[in-house]
Amino acid sequence: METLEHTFSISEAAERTGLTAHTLRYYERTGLMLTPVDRASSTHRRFTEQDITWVSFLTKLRATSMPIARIREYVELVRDGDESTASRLELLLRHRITVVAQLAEMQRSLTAIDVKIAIYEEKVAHA
Amino acid sequence: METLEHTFSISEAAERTGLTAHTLRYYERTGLMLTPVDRASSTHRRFTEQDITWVSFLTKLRATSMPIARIREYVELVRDGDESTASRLELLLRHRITVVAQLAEMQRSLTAIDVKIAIYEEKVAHA
DNA sequence: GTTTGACTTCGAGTGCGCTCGAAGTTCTAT
DNA sequence: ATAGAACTTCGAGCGCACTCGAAGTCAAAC
Repeated sequence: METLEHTFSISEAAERTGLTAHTLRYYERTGLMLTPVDRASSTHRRFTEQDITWVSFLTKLRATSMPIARIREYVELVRDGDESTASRLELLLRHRITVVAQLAEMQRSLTAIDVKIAIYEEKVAHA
Repeated sequence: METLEHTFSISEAAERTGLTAHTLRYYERTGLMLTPVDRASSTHRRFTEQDITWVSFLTKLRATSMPIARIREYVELVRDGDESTASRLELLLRHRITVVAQLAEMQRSLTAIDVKIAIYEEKVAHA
């Protein structure tokens, strides 16, 4: 049995993912999609729900500063199927460490900024 | 009364701030120092404790993705002295909002990545 | 006083991730 | 059938924040 699928034009996909159509084409051409996006009865792209879900996950990787090249490696592992599960896990665990570090650094920086803010607030209050 | 000050060469300053000498020169030339760095009895820079402290704060702003141009605005306000306190406070408060948003987005992204990790761990465990 | 290594300025180059524009094609609505 | 909007590919361009190299100057150690 086949799921009845709604597909999306590139502009609809852009809207749903928060990326631009330009960026979606760039991601495809730079090898970040699991498979080339379907071209239904025309040259125009049709994004499936799975495509959208995938791109959404890509944006999580990007939002945590994973470089495009690393994402490409990850994509290639996914294409390899089940045999690459352990490698994918390792890649994501490694990445996780950097994300936690980024969060910690940003949190520390925020604290330093908050100290300045408190000083300025004090000054302004006594002006 | 004057504080007896230890000063630092550019390579010492680099070591202390975690930046490269190249970057320190770049920051100075692009207008991010409060005043030009002293050149003691030569053309060579001598960084004071205050310089180091200042650069350290700059790195907090950079670590939270404040663009160089915005930092420059902030620096100019600091140079204006006390009359700019309110403006500086406002600038930092605005920035704070973006930092909190960044933290939230990164945290959400991490959660999504953790979901994948959990799936892979499950798979690997049952292999 | 000479060597060695750190420093100087300057402008150009790099890497990343988009971002854009041109020129042409296809879909949708009338 | 046709107008207009949305899409296509392609390669070039951009913005940001460094990063580097060349060519020369200076200083600390011997």
